[in-house]
Amino acid sequence: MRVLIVEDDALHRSYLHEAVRAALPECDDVIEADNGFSGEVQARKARSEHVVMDLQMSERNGIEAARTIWRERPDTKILFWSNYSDEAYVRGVARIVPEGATYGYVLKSTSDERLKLALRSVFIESQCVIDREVRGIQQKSLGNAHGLSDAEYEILVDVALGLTDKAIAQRKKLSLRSVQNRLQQLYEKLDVYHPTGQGGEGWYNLRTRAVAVALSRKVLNSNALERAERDLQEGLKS
Amino acid sequence: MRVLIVEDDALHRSYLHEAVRAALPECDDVIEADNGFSGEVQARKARSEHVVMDLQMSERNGIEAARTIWRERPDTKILFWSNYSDEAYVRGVARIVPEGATYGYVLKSTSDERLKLALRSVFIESQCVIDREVRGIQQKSLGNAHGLSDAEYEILVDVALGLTDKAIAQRKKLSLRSVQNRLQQLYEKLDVYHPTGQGGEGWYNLRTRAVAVALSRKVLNSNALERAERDLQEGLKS
DNA sequence: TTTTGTCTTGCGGGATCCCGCATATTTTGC
DNA sequence: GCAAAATATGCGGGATCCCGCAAGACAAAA
Repeated sequence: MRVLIVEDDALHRSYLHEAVRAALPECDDVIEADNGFSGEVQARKARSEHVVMDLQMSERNGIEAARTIWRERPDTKILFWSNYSDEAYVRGVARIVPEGATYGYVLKSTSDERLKLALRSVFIESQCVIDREVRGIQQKSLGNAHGLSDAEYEILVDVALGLTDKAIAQRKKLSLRSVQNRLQQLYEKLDVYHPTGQGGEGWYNLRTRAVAVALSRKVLNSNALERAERDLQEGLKS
Repeated sequence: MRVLIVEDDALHRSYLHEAVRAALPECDDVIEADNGFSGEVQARKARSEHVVMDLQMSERNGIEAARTIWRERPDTKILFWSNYSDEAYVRGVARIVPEGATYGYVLKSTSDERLKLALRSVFIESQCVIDREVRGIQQKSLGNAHGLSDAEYEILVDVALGLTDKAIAQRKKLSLRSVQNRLQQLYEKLDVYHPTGQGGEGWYNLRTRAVAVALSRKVLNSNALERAERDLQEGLKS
């Protein structure tokens, strides 16, 4: 049994290495990669079926790496290992998990025990393990109230990329007006309407304010934007 | 001699602790805080004159903490210790350093040696130490070309917060037209004008696109936005 | 079938944004 | 001290954005 660790922080990498050795005595080979790209290469070369993946790496982030790994071998078991539980990450991961794949999502702040448990559960038992806190985010984002629907989220991303209504309409194959409707929903859900009781109307440019709020609520993060940007440039070429 | 470590990642914290003990034998007391708030409290309580500070903590980020520490005791020596060298961080630090204060800025990826050297240089020799790479960013941002001037940067922040031209004009005590002029400069420097040779005009909403580009270039980051947002809310109350 | 609800699209208009052009005002270099 | 350059301001207009109103499409509930 072989395990691939993809993590750009040296300290965390060695800690993980340690944890893997301790939790999985049946594992006889641990390989490492310090960024998303080499992670993909290593996974391909070694045909790894077990991967521990950091999200948020500077070179190429974990979600993109995981996406290509899963595209090549959808039965790969991946344990995501992240600092934060931003809604953007949770959404990003959920979006790329293949049908029936087993994966886990644990935070770096969890105890040794939990990490080791997660390692065994995911890699040996083929069981999905999602950290309590992460689950919480998942619930909240889906759970109505202020949670964004997928449609709204997509619009949000396009807006955050800096596209005009017209451009979005074209990309999403909608009328201009529909796009604007979705924008209004978005504005309401994000509470963009003069939340600062103070002052008066017209203080905020709703469009940009929505992005700011989404960022501060961690519904979006720069990581997600990078991915979206790449997808956009990709799509423009065709 | 006492050293305060402010760092929210347990692994890095203990690594730092270790490094401090090794590099500074004359240091007889190391105290720790795992977020910006308790960092401020500890600093006040222990009257620390030597602080190692992580930027980018979830609770309250390092720049805010450093700002209040320096406000209370401007002669405190602070060594910043960060994962990345985003222009936003570099600018943020430069903005709050008091006249004649000694500080350092090293990346987490630097070697043991360099870290220890930096610790001694800053705390013992009272010498400023800025990582090579960080210097690079500093140069680039100041060195005209595509670098933003302070005025432009401020406008950028306000835009990113979601303010309207009118609101910005008021805050900055400028005419509406002047604000729009600065925006145009900003758009040019950020290359917002259909950088995607493809397609045609009118694909981008310049205002939002500028924010997206600034984020992807790390001229801005969510951390800087958080700070700005707080300042904004502060200013609105008065 | 009718009703109710959600979603899409069109029209219209007021506010805002982007920006060219022209005129002050300030800063800079010599 | 003066010319040159940068910056600030005003005016005007075309494009875009935000959104109320209303009509059609489609699906689930009654």
